[in-house]
Amino acid sequence: MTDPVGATFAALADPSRRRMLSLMGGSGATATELARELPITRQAVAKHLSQLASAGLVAPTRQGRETRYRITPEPLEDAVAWIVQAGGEWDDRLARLGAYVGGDRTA
Amino acid sequence: MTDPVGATFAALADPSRRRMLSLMGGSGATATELARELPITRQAVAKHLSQLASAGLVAPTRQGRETRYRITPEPLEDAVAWIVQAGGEWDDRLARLGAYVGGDRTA
DNA sequence: GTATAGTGCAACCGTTGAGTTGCGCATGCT
DNA sequence: AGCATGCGCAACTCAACGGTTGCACTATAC
Repeated sequence: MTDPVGATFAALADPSRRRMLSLMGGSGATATELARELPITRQAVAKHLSQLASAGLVAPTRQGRETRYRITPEPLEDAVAWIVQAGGEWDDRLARLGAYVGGDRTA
Repeated sequence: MTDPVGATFAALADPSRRRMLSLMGGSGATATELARELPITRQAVAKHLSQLASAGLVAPTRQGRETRYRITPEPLEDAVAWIVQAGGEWDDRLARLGAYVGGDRTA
């Protein structure tokens, strides 16, 4: 599983997945909960969740017969770090963000 | 072209395109210049450039027989804004970034 | 004028991705 | 025990993506 930043961006590219991330918030959510709020099947949601998990954006926690997914923020920070280091040199606002993130990642 | 944030993330998902963005830096680059540095054909580079342009990440400038592409930072800032507003509530580092970006975008 | 470097289609191929349906397994409730 | 709920796997369709080859067009250089 090389290219973690790419995996993060690919995961964020899909509207359903972004919606899911917004929906699960801090308390997390289950596949069927998300499927209730989205215009797609529970199985489709499950596949999206598995991709989000592969990208490390989300972590499952099984409790009883439920599997609750919660966000893992680290890859998101890495993604921001990449954008900042890629565009920070000639864009002031991004450059200022770089002071807070302080990463040295290159693709 | 609805879903601009999604288009940005999709554009950033490909390693070749990220590499191209890093390579063109502030002064920009042409298709053949980039093709010289990448293990793919010039036509492949051209297709990537056209996708980057569709996502608004890059703007072409024709001068003579050259077409020089330069980065447009606004979509990158929007992408960072989305990440921050999605994950800022329960992650401190992202939350601090939010103070600088200050966007209200939701997907 | 002729050659050449740079660009822009267009067609084609293999792979991946999003979504569906259908079925089976496990957990919890009564 | 029996039923319902939630999850997981597998097969399939359809469209989009990354990459290639081939050809035509334009502008500079000689």
